[in-house]
Amino acid sequence: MGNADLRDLATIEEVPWSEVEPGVVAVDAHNWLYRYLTTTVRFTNESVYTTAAGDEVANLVGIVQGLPKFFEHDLTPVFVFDGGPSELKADEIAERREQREQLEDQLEDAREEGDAAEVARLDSATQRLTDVIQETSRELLSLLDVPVIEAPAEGEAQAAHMAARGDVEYVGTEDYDALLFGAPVTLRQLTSKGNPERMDLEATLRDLDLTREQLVDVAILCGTDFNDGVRGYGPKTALKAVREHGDLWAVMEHEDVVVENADLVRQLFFDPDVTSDYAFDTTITPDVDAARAYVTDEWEVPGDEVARGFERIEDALTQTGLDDWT
DNA sequence: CTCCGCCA
DNA sequence: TGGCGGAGG
Repeated sequence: MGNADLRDLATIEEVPWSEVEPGVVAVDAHNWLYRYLTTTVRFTNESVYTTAAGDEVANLVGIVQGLPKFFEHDLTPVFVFDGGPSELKADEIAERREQREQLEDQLEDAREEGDAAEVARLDSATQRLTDVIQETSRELLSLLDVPVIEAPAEGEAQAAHMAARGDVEYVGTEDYDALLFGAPVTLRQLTSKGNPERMDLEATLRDLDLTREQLVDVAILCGTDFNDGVRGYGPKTALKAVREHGDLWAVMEHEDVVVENADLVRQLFFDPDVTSDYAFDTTITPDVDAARAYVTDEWEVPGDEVARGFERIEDALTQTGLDDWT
């Protein structure tokens, strides 16, 4: 049930860094931070990221340790933060609220059943980053001169929109949704050890011989972050059904299948709340000293873990000269 | 093929 | 989160 099915459908290949650099990457901030939060919290001693006041600022550690990877490979990150639900019509707001409540309920069920994977999935779908995490992340990124964009709603959708317009080369996220949102190229594994993974929309559509509408319909049948899949429909069956009947509506009609809120879910992918009113400067001139002071002094995060990160940031930016191009 | 549970 | 084996359709 869910996103992993898209992995089987998408055309994904591991590529050397040299094939993607240089470039600008719209990073889904929520996804990225959330990932770092969970791994940092898991593998790092609590004392490292908990302040005397009790605030957990693992996000600062994550940012300092995660950013060098971008700079060392001539990738300029643009962090896209989620916005609140806005500019939605009243009935859409109601429907969204309903959907959100459904997600919360599912989350509760998953917790009771001890379904760890499901909890993690729903957790990231429902949980908003705390205010402290949002604010401190923005502040640190700002000190490091990393561009930040505020999405009207879903960060992932906004990032895909920016990529589709050609204002950035890539969307950076571990999720597969960006494909459905129309991002031409998504990069995964940007912060892990090995090579990145490149997920290509056009190649995917060509290889599957589908339109994007049909791809989204297939995904909806399998299940997405916004809807449960139809029982019995995995990637193969869903693909076959959409090929056979043309689109989701025809599948529902001919195969006696129901997708709740099908039109809303489809609309979330094709007409998401995004903006073209943004600007960013890819010339990155960080105030590393100020950033270091912010993390180690103001938030009193102990030095060793982050010191190396800052050194790498300094080295990468002075050696490769990210600011030589725009 | 899908789903589920188990394990790394 | 992802890969794998086994049950069941």
